[in-house]
Amino acid sequence: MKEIFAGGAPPAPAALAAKVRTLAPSMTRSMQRVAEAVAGDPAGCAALTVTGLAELTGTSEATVVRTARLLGYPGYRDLRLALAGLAAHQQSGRAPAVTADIAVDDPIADVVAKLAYDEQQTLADTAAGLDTVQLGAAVAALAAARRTEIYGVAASGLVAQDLAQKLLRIGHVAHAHSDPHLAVTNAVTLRAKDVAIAITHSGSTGDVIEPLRVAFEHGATTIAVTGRPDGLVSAYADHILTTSTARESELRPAAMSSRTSQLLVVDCLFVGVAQRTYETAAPALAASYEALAHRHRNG
Amino acid sequence: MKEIFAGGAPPAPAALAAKVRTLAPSMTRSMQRVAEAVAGDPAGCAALTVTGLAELTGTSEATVVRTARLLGYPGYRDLRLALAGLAAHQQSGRAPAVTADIAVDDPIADVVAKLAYDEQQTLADTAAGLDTVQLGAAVAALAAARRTEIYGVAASGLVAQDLAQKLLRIGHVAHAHSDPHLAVTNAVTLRAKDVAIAITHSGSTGDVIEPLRVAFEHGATTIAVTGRPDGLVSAYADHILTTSTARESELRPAAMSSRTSQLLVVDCLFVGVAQRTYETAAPALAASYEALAHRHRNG
DNA sequence: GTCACCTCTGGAAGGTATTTTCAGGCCGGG
DNA sequence: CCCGGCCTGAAAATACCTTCCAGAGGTGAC
Repeated sequence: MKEIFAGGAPPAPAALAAKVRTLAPSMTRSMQRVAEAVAGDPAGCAALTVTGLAELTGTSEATVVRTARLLGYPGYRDLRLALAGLAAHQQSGRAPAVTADIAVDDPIADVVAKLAYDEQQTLADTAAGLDTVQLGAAVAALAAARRTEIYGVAASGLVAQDLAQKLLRIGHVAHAHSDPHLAVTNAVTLRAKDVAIAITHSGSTGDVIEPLRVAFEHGATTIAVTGRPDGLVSAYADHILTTSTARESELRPAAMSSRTSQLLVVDCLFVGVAQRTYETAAPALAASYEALAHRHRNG
Repeated sequence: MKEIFAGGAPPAPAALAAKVRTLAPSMTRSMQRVAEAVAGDPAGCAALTVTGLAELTGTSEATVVRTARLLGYPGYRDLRLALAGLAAHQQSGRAPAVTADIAVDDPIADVVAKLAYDEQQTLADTAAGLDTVQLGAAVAALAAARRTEIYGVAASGLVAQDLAQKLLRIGHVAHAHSDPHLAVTNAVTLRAKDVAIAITHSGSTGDVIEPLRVAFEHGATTIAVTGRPDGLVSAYADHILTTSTARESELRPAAMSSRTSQLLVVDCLFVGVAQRTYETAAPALAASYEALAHRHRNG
């Protein structure tokens, strides 16, 4: 019995097609049919059992196993695993054109992929563009603050609320305002040692700038979270945190990516404050979980 | 030779780690050990037989098979194939860069990097784990809806508001409710052709389940956006959209990544509806920009 | 505290897939 | 025409996967 060893190489990576071509001359006719099928449709063959592949190629199980051996695998089982890997690999190769804008007739799966990709991109941009010195200063101010007021309207208003919710959970006195009148009324009461945060993508939202200006003039420490650091809001901000500005399109309003960006900044502020006030933050967070437990029903 | 083709959803793509995290809470201890091993070292596990994996995890073959089933595969054999594919996949896209948890003494720059990475991961997991058929059905229901009511409390409440805001901007009648009493009162008024959406990470938030149940019983089409598709909320949902569940830590509450995940899902719903109602959505969106222009000051 | 019930779990039986064995057939050479 | 070697596939043997079942462990009710 002659054993043909296909080189001392380990099983085989993704270069299966090449290996098939190299070894084809040393194969018998039946084995060539099997090898051909395998190289031609890895994904399809990975779904077949040894019997199935034998039938497909008009050969026998024994031949399939022999072919697998010749290709360098211990048996068909391992060839099949490699085939599955190869299939996954070359599927990942054909990357969908996620860079394109979302079109009206895009299938829903593409919409998901494109949105996810864009938001990931926004996060990366934001992280890269965030000034850690400014962020550190903002965190320090927040951690030392007696109370914190956060101003934002529309989409930014939700970000403001998000931050307020989280700060409250670690025992930090914070409140979000969406009503411009109440916001100004509130800003008047601020003093030194208080912090005011304005969140506005455009940097020119009057309803948010106004309360920040008032807070600034009353001596509070002011922070602006904005996509336009050159905007009007910056005039009244001690610390400016820049969010990224992604391109928008008809079907994807700017609010979408600015929100993602703002939330990351706000999360950073939160975690930074939690770090600095860990002694009180950790128990407060635990207590808030505890307090809400009974509001969840167990099935 | 028996070939069994399951008519339902396709087994599962490369979103295995996400699926493990999503389903982990509904798993038994032994199954969790298996799932953990599988998610932690796909390549290694792909090389093991049922018996091998059972020994490695200190469980039995039966448990391994049960876990494979729970993850959506017909049996261990298919899980193993998927694992091989996943291994090949993540080898090509090298650098898994497992981020450490955020520590109390992490410098602020690390906090930014880790948070950004985690949220990106959450987005990828969510996109991979989202059932596009369910999503499509939900979009269709929304697009045809007379009006839409969205229920969510705390962090999920903000997501609910975000969706409502956006739908309103394209001329879709939508409203978000955070007050449980008002939500139930509101749900009572729903009929067929109306849509109710419940957003809850835990899937067991009574204050949100209750209005959805009422809406469901009054004949409205109901949608659940939840991280626990096996939760109580699903009992009253016509369509279930699963958000991803990321590990949380002391300094990084679950609310953070669940929010990111929920927002992506909600964005997909929005864009889907905008596509389907493009004729009215596009002008409405343009008009909303127009209407807000004067609220921005030019410097 | 005890009991009943339900769920989880692993051992072992049962089935399927893979591997090995082996005998028959094809083909070229004598 | 006969012989010998090699290829080939059927079937046995084995390994692997799946299913079934009974015991263990925990939980809630009384």
